[in-house]
Amino acid sequence: MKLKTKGRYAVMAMADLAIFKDEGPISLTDISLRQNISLAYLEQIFIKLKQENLVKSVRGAKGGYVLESPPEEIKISHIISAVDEEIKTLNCKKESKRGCNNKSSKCITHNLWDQLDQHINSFFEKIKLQDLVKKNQMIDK
Amino acid sequence: MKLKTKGRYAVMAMADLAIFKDEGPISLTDISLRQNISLAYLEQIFIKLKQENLVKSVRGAKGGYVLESPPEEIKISHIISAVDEEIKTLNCKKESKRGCNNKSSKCITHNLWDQLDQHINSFFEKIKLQDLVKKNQMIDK
DNA sequence: TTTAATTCATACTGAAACAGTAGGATTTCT
DNA sequence: AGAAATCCTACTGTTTCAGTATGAATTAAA
Ligand code: FES
Ligand code: FES
Repeated sequence: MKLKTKGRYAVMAMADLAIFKDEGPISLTDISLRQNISLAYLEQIFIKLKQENLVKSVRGAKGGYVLESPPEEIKISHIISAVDEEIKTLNCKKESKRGCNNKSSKCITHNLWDQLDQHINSFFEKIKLQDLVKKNQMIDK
Repeated sequence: MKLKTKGRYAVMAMADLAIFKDEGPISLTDISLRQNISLAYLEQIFIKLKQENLVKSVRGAKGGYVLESPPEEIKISHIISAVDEEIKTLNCKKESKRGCNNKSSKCITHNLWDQLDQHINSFFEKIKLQDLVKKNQMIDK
């Protein structure tokens, strides 16, 4: 069970944006350098963040990205789901032959994974971007 | 973020073992048929479960596996960690150039993933094999 | 004593997913 | 005009996953 880089980077980048939110649009080049993430990869991530209205873009020179909402209103769950697809602990949905759906009823462990899913999502749900920034405000920069 | 089949199958198989625990050693063939999991794959999984003293094996014909402890004493966390390696949400340990370890200090999101890790583990920690069996005792067989 | 059923052990493999790269087009500030 | 940025999409090497495959060792039963 592991986290993918897209989710990890997205949260990092959003946190970076939150820290520098008073300095106008932040370019991905800046974020790339500060957080040590590939620029081209960040571009892909930000397209998704933009689609979810988490950030606003400013094109052209001196452009960049700005948070759409204040950091205290942005849930981590929103960021993760925007780029990292989803938490997949259940197996039964996709007609897999193995393990599940063998008897057209739910497998022994279905409820367990379902609860796990909720447990993880509730974690991301209750943490806001602001919660990350506070702790790192004085460390970074 | 997704669960791997090894962890999923291991919990399934252990639950199966718990359900039929009064019928002597249960063969992997039985589990394979009941839970619809590849036999050869189950064999690999059970070697690990055995190493962790979660099950005991009986070799030869009429052999099979038996739980080492009563279902109410077996934590899901133990099963998962026995086969599924670990929950990997942190990235900083392994000298990766990208994202973490850029400043020889922890990245902005380190604490978040660390907490997530604990959150997930505590979930597996508090659920016992018996909790799964109860709910499915009458459904299966 | 032979056969069948089982665990044990290890090596191999096809397919998919991941984590990026690459290359260019478009927009806008200076 | 030129530089700095976002935008867009296709491609790709590597690793991981999920299983196969093969054979040996052990033991109950016929
Ligand atoms: S996880 Fe839903 S049926 Fe197995
Ligand atoms: S997760 Fe530990 S430094 Fe980034």
